[in-house]
Amino acid sequence: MQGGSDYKEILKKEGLKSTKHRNAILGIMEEGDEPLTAEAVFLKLKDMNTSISLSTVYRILETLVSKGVIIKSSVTCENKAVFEMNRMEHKHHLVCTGCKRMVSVEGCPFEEYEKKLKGLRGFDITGHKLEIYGVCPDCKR
Amino acid sequence: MQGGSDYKEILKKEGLKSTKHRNAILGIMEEGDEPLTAEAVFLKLKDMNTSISLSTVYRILETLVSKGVIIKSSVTCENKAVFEMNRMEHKHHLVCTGCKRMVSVEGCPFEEYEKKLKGLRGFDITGHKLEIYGVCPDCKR
DNA sequence: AATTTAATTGATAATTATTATCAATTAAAT
DNA sequence: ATTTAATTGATAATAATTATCAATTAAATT
Ligand SMILES: [Mn+2]
Ligand SMILES: [Mn+2]
Ligand SMILES: [Zn+2]
Ligand SMILES: [Zn+2]
Repeated sequence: MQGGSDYKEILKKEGLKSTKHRNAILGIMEEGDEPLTAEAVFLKLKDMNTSISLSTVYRILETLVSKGVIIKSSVTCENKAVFEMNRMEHKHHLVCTGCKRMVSVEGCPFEEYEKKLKGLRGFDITGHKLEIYGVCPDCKR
Repeated sequence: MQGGSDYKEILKKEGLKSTKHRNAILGIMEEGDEPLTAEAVFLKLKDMNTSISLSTVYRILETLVSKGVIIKSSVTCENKAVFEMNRMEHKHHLVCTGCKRMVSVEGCPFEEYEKKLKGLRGFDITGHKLEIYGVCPDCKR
């Protein structure tokens, strides 16, 4: 983590103090392409010899979610939330039913349908989430 | 709950004993059109003056899920699972972001896309789940 | 109908992810 | 350097779900 506070601008823009931990977490989130659990982030920090409390990891992630910098999501049948950098692109998730690994996929087949849904059952539609399930190459042996 | 054991056949087919509680729970699931939490099922049983332990409700629901009689699902941002009768139809859920009420919608806009996904990133695609978010009529005030 | 046996149940403890609390620390403004 | 409010760590609390185990009961057998 040479550099130390590469995210000072982002944090300042959101009215958050620039701290070692926030910068480290943003670094981890930025480089990773797979969504991570809070615990996974915690363990990565440990590997980097960064001492931090798990509750602080949760707190920082939740703070960044509330600012829209990070996206929180969860998969059916899993009881932990995952976090990833908000790259401002509409995306969905492909989940391995074996190891629960989750990868992001671009694209959405849903645009026309969502228009058809306008007013479905009196709801105002505001968004959607698509999870695609499968078996990853590793789990196929 | 006149009748008492209307689901004896289903239960026998699955190798499960026909008990008052299992029949009562299947009755609740059959008549309801909205997915229910374990606790909601528990409370409905209380209303019917049926004494049961919450852990038994969880156990029975989970047993019926393992037999494919009931479907368990959960919504992102909610931390409780919901259960509904498996009516063997491909469906999705429409969730109110206000009150978290969940209604089922038929239809799927996803068929062509799923074919395109065959082999996506080396995964074997086995299924998908679509959640549609919106604001229900009640929550619109 | 009585007996046997394995499944089911209730009560409760344990688990797990997440959130709340609060005193101590620290970033940033002055 | 001082002040002040935000952040942090350690820990307790919460909430949904799961595990445990003795007591009960459905169904098979006699
Ligand atoms: Mn989409
Ligand atoms: Mn579908
Ligand atoms: Zn896998
Ligand atoms: Zn609503």
